[in-house]
Amino acid sequence: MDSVDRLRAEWEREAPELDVAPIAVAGRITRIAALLDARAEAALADAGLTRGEFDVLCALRRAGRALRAAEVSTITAASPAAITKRADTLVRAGLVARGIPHRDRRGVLLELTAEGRAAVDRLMPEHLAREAAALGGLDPAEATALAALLSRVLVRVEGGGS
Amino acid sequence: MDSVDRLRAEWEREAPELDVAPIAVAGRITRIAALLDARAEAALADAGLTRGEFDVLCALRRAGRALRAAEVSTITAASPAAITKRADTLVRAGLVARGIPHRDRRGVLLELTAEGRAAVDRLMPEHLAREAAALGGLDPAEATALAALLSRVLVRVEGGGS
DNA sequence: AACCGATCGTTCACCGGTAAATGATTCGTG
DNA sequence: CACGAATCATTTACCGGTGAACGATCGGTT
Repeated sequence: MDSVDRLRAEWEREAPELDVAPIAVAGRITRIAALLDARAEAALADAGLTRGEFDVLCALRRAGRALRAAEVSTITAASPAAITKRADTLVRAGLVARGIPHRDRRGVLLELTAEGRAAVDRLMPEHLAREAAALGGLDPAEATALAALLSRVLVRVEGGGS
Repeated sequence: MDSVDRLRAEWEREAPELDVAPIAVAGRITRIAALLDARAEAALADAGLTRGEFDVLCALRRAGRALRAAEVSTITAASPAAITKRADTLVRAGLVARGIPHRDRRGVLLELTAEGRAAVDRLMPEHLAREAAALGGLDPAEATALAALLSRVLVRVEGGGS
C-alpha cells in the first residue's frame, strides 16, 4: 500500500466508471521519477549546479570529446536557447570552454575543462549511489527483471508516435 | 537495446571505474516519466490547460469536495504560490470557484464548477488511454509484476529520508 | 562566382515555478 | 480577555526553460 494505491482508490471511489488500471504502473513511474529528480536537484544545488547544467557536463564526459552545441541540444533534449544559457554559466564557472570548429564556423564547440571533468567524476558516483540506494530493496534478479520490463515500456514509448 | 542501454555503454566506455548498474532501472524510470509527461503536457495544451492546472482539477475531482488551498498544495506537492497562480487562471476559465470557509477565514476554498468537473471527466479518459497505450506491450501478468516491483521502489523512496 | 535556402548559435519576450516577504486571521497561553 | 506566535493565501523578485526572431555562415544550383 503506497501513495499510488491510495491515489487509485480515490479515483475508483469518485469515478468508478474510469479504468484507472494504468495508474498502477504509470503513476508509480512518474512519482518515483519526480522524487529521484528532486533529490538529484537538491544534491547538485549544493555543488552550485543545475540539473540541466549537470546534464551538459555528463553529455560531454560521456562523449569523450568536444561536442557542438547542437549535438548537446539533441542529446540532452533541451532547446538550443537552453544550451546557450547553460554554457554561459558553465564557462563562467570554468567547467566548460567554448571553441570554434575548424570546418563549420557557424557552430560552437563545447569542451570539458579539467575542472569540469573533475566535477563530473566527483558528482557522478554520488548520483549513482543515490539511485542505488533507492533500488536497494531489490535483489539482483529482481533488478534485472524490473529493468527488462521497463525496457519493453521504454522501447514502445520511444518508438511509437504519440 | 534501448536508449538507456546506449547511455550505459557510453558511460562504461569513458568511465569504466564507475558502477553504472543503477542506470538500468533509474535511467529508464526517469526517461519514461519524461516522455509520458511531455505527451500529457502536449495533449493538455490542446485543451488550454497546464499540467499543473490539470493536477489541481484532478485533486478536487478525486476529493469529491471543496478543498482548502493548503490541502491542494500538499496533495499536488506544489508551493502555495503556484496554487494561487493556477487557481487564478482556473477561476478565470470558469473551471474552479473560490469560496470562503465558514470556520477558518484565513483560508480559501477551491471547488470544481460543473464545467470544471466536465473537463476532468472528458480529459481523464484520454490521459489514461495514453498511459495504457504506453503499457500496451505488457500482458496483465507482466503489468502487475511491474507494478509490484515499482511499488517496492516507491515505498523505499517515499519512506526513507534522503 | 553568385545567389537562395538551410543550418547554427544567440537574443528577446514570455511562462510556470519557487522562496521570501506581506497582510489577514486564528490559536494558545498568561 | 489580550497579546504574541503560528498559519494561511497572496504578492514580489527571481530562475530556468521554451519558441520565435535575428545575424552569421555554409551548401547546392545554375
